[in-house]
Amino acid sequence: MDDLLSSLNPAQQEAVQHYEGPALVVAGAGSGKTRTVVHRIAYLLRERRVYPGEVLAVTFTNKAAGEMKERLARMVGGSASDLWVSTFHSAALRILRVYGEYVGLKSGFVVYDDDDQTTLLKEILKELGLEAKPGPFRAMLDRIKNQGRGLSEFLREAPEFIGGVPKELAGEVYRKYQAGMRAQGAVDFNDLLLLSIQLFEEQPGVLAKIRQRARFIHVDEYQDTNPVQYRLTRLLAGLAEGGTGPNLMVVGDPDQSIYGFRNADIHNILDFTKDYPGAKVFRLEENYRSTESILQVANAVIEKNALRLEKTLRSVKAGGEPVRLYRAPNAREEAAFVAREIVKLGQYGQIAVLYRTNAQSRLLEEHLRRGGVPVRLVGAVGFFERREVKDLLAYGRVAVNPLDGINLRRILNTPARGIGASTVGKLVEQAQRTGQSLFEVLRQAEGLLSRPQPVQAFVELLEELLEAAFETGPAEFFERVLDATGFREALKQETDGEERLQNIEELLRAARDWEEEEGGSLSDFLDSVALTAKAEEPQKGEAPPEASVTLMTLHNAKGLEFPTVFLVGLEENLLPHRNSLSRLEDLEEERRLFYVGITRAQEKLYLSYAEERETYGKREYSRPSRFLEEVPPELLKEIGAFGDTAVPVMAYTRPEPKPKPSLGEFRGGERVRHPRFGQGTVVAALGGEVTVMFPGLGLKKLALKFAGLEKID
DNA sequence: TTGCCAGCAATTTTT
DNA sequence: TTGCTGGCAA
Repeated sequence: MDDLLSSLNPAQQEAVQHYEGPALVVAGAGSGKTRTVVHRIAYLLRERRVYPGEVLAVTFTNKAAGEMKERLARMVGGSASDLWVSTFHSAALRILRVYGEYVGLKSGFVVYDDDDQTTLLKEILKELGLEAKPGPFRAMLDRIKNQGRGLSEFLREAPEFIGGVPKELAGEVYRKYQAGMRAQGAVDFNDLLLLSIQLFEEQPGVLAKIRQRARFIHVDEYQDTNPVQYRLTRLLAGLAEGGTGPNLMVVGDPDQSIYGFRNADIHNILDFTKDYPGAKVFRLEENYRSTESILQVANAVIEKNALRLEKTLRSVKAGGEPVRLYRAPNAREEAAFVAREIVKLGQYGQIAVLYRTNAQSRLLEEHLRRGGVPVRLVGAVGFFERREVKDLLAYGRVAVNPLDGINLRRILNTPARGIGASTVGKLVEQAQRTGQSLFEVLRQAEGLLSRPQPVQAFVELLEELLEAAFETGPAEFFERVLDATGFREALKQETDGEERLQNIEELLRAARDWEEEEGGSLSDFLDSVALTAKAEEPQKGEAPPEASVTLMTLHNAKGLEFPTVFLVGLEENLLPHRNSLSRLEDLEEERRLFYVGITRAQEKLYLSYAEERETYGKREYSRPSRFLEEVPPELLKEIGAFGDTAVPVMAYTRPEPKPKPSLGEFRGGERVRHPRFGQGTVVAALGGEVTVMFPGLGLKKLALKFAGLEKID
């Protein structure tokens, strides 16, 4: 069974063999973090005779959870299905679906996403006669709930005005929000965690039961936990028993903590050894991802931070091409440069362009498309967030939980059925006055409206759907909604009707797929959608994603890697962002963001900045990012506008002839260098594969994508 | 009830 | 610059 260890480096091996008690794995970027956790779990099962039903692994994203499950299945086979691998939020939801009544939840409760949350907030602001925008109040909600403190505690330290409203009144908004959520049988993402904590604190019996399913706990990306997740983890881990502390292994990298603005607290990981005395610390510092040149830049940048645990990434891939720096006269030229360079490189699927703010994507996309480069924009509007998809889903939410007033309002006149704003107003007002649910009021429309027919017809429709919700799976249910409401026909009338229709069909397909793979009720489907919202983005485009250049924010890039990375807009006020300049903690988070961007690159890294950029239609002059000055100049190679030649930067306008052959053009007879095997001669190149003769090693078939081959003359 | 236009604000956003 | 909201006219 030592195949569990033989493929690992010494530090990884030690972490994998850790048995009982708390442990912190400080896992640098590209150091084989997931691999280590997966092997550790396998090791527990095989060598320590731990039951799969006693292992919990928590991640932040569904993607990470999915990946871990998959790798575990490959590693330990069938018993993987007994392991509990999930996100914080789905774990909490699963618990609350079973024990929710202990904390006052009704059985059909729904999970509200950001959008629903904002709608409810707006409604409350209106009800209180406030003109304010919901934004600041959303932030207030998040702060109160993410920190897991009460309202009064928050108010004590809050500024006098929130969103232009005295803080006492803002507090009233919060109270109304909470009451509104409960009355509608709704919870938000934060509630999932907060109510789980409440459940555990009030019901020791339940906690004890859950703990049996979680005797060995792993928390991934621990640097991104907020105070609520911290407390939940602590509760699950329990107190030290008889010498050995809790069997809690947290994994993360303080240098990649970039969600402070979401109330993630880097101190959770920094202080782990104080919180859990006797914790063992394992450091994974060997980086398998990036070349030495790239890591040198990364290390130089991050060591300027004070809030960190000492750590230096060592590269396994020695050498590598120098990191290139390009200075553009303006943002347009920067985008043009990126596009030109990418066209030269080819292999679009291996390239990512990363930026600080979404607004930067536009110019880049424009120039790339103009150059005939297919583009994949990550993190635009998520599929489940499209209006028409949300509309259809709202029918499901209401059918499962008729108390859900927000979603009921959403579908009341969607598609239009003659229930206009004034009618809706009357109905909602009546509901507020009498304290009845909106659904209840709809049923009594006759006495309230002069022309109740449309509402009555709608109520009838709803009642049918309520029944359908019990009888059918999600796919069939949505079909019925579409048929009964004339949804498709209504969409066809709209401007983007065709596209929206396609999205509807996509939802049906997703529902059918889900029934096949997971199976379950409409309610289960809605749960899974609520917790996945952003993840799935069916790509229907000209080119498949693997042939497209990826464009995304630095935040979205965390956890990913690409052979070639362009990091653009490295300017003061952009990275670091203007709003993060005043506090040192914020500035360090910006630096980490830069660091995360750098460490995404495997082989080639381009940095760029523009001396002039239009912001909101106004021209602004910018200075290069202070982070660039932190990089020793000898680690960077400044390049001119036409690419990779040592042209003085000032000469960016001078046409530069000599195009460099792009990666991927290998021919027989050519001399190449491989990061591990050294020098060799190309024997054959076919598709994405090259066969190379290495003296002393023989013939090697290499995937171009991963090999990191370099031509030498 | 719908549709259009002026006015305004504008990081990042795993769940 | 864009994209959304609220107010008002048809």
